[in-house]
Amino acid sequence: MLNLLLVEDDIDLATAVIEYLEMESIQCDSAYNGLAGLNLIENNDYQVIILDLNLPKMDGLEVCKKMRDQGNDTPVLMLTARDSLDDKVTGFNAGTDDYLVKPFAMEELIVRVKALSLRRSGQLNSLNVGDLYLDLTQKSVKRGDQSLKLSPSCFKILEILMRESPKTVSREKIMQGLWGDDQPDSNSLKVHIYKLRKELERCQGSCLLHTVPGHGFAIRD
Amino acid sequence: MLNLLLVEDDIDLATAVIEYLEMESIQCDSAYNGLAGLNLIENNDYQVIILDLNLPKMDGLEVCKKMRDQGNDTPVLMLTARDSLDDKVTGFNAGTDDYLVKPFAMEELIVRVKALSLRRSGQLNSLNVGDLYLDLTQKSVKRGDQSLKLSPSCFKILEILMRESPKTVSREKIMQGLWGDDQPDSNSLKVHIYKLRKELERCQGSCLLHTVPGHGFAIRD
DNA sequence: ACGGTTGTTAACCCTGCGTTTACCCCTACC
DNA sequence: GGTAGGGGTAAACGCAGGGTTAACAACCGT
Repeated sequence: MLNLLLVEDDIDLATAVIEYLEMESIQCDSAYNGLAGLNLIENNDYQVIILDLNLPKMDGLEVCKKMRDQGNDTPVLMLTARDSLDDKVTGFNAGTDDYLVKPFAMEELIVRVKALSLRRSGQLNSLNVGDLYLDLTQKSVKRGDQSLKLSPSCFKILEILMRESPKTVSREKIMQGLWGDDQPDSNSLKVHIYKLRKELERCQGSCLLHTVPGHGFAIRD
Repeated sequence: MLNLLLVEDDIDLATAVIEYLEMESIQCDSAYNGLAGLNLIENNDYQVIILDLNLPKMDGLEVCKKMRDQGNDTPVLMLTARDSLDDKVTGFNAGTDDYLVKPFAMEELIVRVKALSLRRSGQLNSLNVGDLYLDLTQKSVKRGDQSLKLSPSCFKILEILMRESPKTVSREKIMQGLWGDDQPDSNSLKVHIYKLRKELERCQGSCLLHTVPGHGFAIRD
């Protein structure tokens, strides 16, 4: 059912993981260095890929980046011995979907792997409304096949609106999602909405982003 | 006030739950297998549905999935004997909104049921009278399939009237709902009613908005 | 250090909403 | 027939809310 790839150079760890995954009846290929892993990735279709960060030949980030550059959007779970936030950021930048710090509990790994596979197969990581597509893993947005360039805040706002679509979302809710509890006090939201709308309208078509006076905003046809 | 459905094959548990819910003055239908449950779901409008995971005829996940496929988005609380995270993940994928692991405390159940019903009232809620539909989540109003453009106040008034329909609502009550305690002193309400009525009549048909001299207003055929 | 990007703020415009005022109509009651 | 009151209609007007723009600060990678 679930078909995944594990790229890990620590043989003991690798065999332990494979064993455990098999108990959960998860089919599992494996490689012991980055290059071999990338090779397998290019020639197979996995539902989830587990990458160690430090690998011989080519490290995990490199592998991830390369496969993303090739248009492969299979969810990647990164294993890392180092705990620093620096790494996490770098990881997410390279297109990683989740990470796990060694040492970890096998149960934890299983849960995350399943979550990732669901995210992919379900539509949790790609929202769409009309001809608008938002990919949460790639952090990219497309209108038809034209891709939009959005700032992080605009992206976040769009994500919130699309998650709730076609509901109208109140200003308060959007602000809560954007800034949490300490919110800027001026019309920052207005400006972001304006920019978002402008970018949405750039590739002409229905505007999609509606304002419902007195209530909030909504994304719908 | 709260109207829910319990689908549970363990008769002892079911009666206990029903009894407890009734103490909380929660109206409760029940079924003892999945198929019967689904039938009730299709023919009634519940605010919350409690599903056991393991049911004769059709299991809880199946029931949930089927109703979702039919476009029913009533909140579902899943009861499960198994505690594994595996089930939880699967459950959420099928469209479950919450789960509870047996055995559970009745208080816990009540709390969750109430939370779910609240969540919904902020969710699907769409009122309708005749060919008039008001969507509380979208903040939109339709007559047939023509959509109406209403100012926030008119919308609010319509909402109040539709909630009480077909009862006649007094001026005082409407004003209370609109402005709370500090109300404008002139015939502002008259004007709003006028505008609301005009917009309702714009797409011809029965006016729906009736004035009951000396008493107030009402929405009905 | 620099340029580009992003987020925040302030200032401005303008539409349209809400309120008010005025006036009309109809009915009931004197 | 006159009058008062409840309700409907129309227009006037102030103002809030939303849209738009530009300036500036913070941040990032180079």
